[in-house]
Amino acid sequence: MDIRPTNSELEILNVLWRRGPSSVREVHNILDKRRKTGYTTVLKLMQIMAEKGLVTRDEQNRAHVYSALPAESETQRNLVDDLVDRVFGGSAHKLALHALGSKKATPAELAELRKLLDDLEEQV
Amino acid sequence: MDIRPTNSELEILNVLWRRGPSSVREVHNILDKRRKTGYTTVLKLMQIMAEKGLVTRDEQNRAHVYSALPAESETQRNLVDDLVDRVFGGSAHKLALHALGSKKATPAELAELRKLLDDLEEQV
DNA sequence: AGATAACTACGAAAAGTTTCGTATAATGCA
DNA sequence: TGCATTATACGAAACTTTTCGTAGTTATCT
Repeated sequence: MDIRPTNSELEILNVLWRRGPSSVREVHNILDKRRKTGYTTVLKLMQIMAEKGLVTRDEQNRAHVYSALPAESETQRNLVDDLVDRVFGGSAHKLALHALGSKKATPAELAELRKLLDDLEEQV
Repeated sequence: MDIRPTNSELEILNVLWRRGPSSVREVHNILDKRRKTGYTTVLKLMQIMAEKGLVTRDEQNRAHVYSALPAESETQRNLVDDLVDRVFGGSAHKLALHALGSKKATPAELAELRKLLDDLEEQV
């Protein structure tokens, strides 16, 4: 499946990824903190996402519960690939350099990265 | 400045970054190879970009010459930040992990990353 | 029960992006 | 000179994305 959510859809997916299955109200509460937004705006978006198959919806109770499809990593990969192609001329490691340079990582995160580097170098 | 070009604008900026100052005709020739597109479509986009301040325009000669205004690296940073926020919940190192995992890097690139890691760890 | 609050459904406006046709002016060349 | 080519300007259509109001339904509370 080719999953390329819009920006607004991504914001919602992000909440679902982090919180797990959630109602519109719960998602709205979170998004509204960052940026004032109408309840029915979020509702409508989530309805559209359900139509598109970006989320599933449990209609058991009155307040429906939405879940992100189990494709988080795939979606992320698509978006990373897009960015690499469009902005970094296909060079993934340039993106990695940028990502590290822009925000400071914790020692634990650096260690994790170092481990990945070790693995990658061994493979060769 | 807050620079968040649309996809079409990015394609044009990419050409300008690579070629340097160019006429609409030159940009169109390149874009048209990858994906058939009308000349006036590209013209209009570049006119809009000039209005927005994404490019400057030299009107000396009949065929105006456009130059990318935002630095490539600055734009890259903005877009990376966006992606980190919207898709990786603010965790830059997750993006880095993804970028490395998805496409294979050369040993030289891995070495470069390792060097950056060293620097970052020293700073702490 | 009756009022209030919370929910979904849905149409449609508003805003943003992309595409292109037409008008018009400047240039090149037979 | 006159015709074909190559430019820009610009309006507007075609799409996509985002926002929100309104209507109607279900639950909750006094």
